[in-house]
Amino acid sequence: MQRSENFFAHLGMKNTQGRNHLLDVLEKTEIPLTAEDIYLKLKEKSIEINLSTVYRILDLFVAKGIVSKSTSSISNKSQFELAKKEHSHHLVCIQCKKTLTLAGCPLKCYEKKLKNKTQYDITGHKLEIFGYCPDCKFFANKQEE
Amino acid sequence: MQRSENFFAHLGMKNTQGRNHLLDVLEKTEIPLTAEDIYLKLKEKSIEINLSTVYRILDLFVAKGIVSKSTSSISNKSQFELAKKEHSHHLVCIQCKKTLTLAGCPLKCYEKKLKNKTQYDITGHKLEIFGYCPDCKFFANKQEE
DNA sequence: ATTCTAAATGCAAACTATACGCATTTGCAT
DNA sequence: ATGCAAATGCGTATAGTTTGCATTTAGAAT
Repeated sequence: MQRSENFFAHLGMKNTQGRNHLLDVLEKTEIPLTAEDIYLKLKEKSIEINLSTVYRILDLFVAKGIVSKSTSSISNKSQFELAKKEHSHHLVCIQCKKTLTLAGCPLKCYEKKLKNKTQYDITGHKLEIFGYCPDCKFFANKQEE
Repeated sequence: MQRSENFFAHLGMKNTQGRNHLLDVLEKTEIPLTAEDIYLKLKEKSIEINLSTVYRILDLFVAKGIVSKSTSSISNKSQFELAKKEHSHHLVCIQCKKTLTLAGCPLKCYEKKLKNKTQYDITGHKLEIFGYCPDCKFFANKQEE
């Protein structure tokens, strides 16, 4: 995948192979990925890149605002995804980890109200929703008995 | 602080000193605490307990549903708080880390809608809101220039 | 009250995700 | 083409958390 030649230059970053590869992976995924996810996806494509470098590139992308970082409460690992204008949230099955990306954000109005009430300058939020997916929920109910 | 004598027995757990101390701390706090927070609070009161034990007790409390665990995106540490019927969320200043507990949960209705739409059996969610508190926001704006 | 046993704890060490120091390589301006 | 700052690889350090094992403790049985 080839992005505009000066994409990185505009942000004051060198246009390196590693950064291009990472961005490719992040552009193709619908769900947030951990550093290791990305590392392994690249390895599958026979793209060798050091895990340290993956972390460093991700940190840089976050600093430049290209990527947003969050922490999954389930796995306790950091997750990364492209920072889109219209951010989204995820519904995660606590059994099989299947993840659904939800359309829209239920907190838009709430944040405005909160801003007025608290005088905080609200810059963002993190929301994760948990549950059992249709495939797992029948089995999960059985186990509780 | 003395809770009902058979509080732990009812849940099939031994009534140990450590568990009582941990529960005391969790009952007194308004904000979620990390394992180390709890360990240090106890140390201040000259209550010596091993950090491993703190972790083990917290894991047990979570398994028994007494306590809920979450992961702060800011600090990358696990946080624990009593699992109350009426859960709450927190507004955290990304500069000074001052934390406000918010009344009510803005997701009640949303979760019902989601349940119908996705067929997931929704069991919970995690929400953190970030921003600059009144004290930090003036300074934060200055820095961006 | 004393004894006994499974469960809880302390301690040290392992483990996992992530960060870092330093030598080497690469991108890019000259 | 050349040189230099920035990026990367590699090994190692660190922080948070977990685990194995010996010792202690809670509470049941006597």
